[in-house]
Amino acid sequence: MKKESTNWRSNCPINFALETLGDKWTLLIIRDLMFKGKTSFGEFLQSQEKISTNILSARLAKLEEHGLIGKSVAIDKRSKVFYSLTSKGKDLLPIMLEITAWSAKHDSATNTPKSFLKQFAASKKDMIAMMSNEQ
Amino acid sequence: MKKESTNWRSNCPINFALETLGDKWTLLIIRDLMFKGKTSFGEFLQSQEKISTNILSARLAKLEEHGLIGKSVAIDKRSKVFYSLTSKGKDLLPIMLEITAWSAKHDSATNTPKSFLKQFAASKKDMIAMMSNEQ
DNA sequence: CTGTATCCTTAGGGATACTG
DNA sequence: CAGTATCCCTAAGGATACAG
Repeated sequence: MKKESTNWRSNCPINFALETLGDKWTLLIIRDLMFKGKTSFGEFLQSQEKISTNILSARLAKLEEHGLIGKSVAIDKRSKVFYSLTSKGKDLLPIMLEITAWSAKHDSATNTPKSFLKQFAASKKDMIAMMSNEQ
Repeated sequence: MKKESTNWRSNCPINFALETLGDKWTLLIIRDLMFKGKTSFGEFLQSQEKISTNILSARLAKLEEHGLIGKSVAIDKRSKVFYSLTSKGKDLLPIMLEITAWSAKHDSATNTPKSFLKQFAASKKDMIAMMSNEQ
């Protein structure tokens, strides 16, 4: 409803991303959708970091408002709601992979499979090919 | 002094990065250091987003504590302090570039040069080569 | 110029009860 | 199951004065 596009602190692309993703919870929801196969409110609640229902609710609403996720209701199963990444949300994949690689390199406690780093270069090549195609 | 390493909410690499970078200001300081050539307290203060002195002070301390930036004092010039990225901080470059690319793609108001996206694929290739070398 | 200190306000977040 | 609604507390943040 209210759509003043100039609520931002600046036009910097880093700041733009921060306005949407710059908090302690949003990226964890993206992670759950992107890598953990989670799609429902209840599944998000069960993640290790223990988000509370009101915060989760607010983050999901904001993500939907920003067009990163979509919402759908299954009519067959009783009132089951499914969340999914939009293409805009899926476009966060390279960011998520880079973050994972950075953390794996600099945090010994991080439980990232060794195989990830090996496969990462290959993944990057795929991403480049993908981006080159749509350009 | 206090170094309990288990203050984290989880061992997830995404969460690890969030613990350090997951707020509205930290990445902007990284940006200023990485892309804007800023090195001093006063220069950070002048950025568009208008961080206040106490917050900037706290973020710089946290970044130094986490080993992302270093601090040095010039003895010739009177009490001028210079901040710089450590190698751990510089390793954030791929993340910063991906964030910039994502924002440029999804935010029309973002003032990212068109040339950036063209050069981005080339940059990615350089990064891959770099990472392959150290593996 | 580089911060600290202080005051005050707001936003974020935990816990939990409750509703369609 | 998927949220809303409350209560309450703490952290984050803005403004600004001031100190080394």
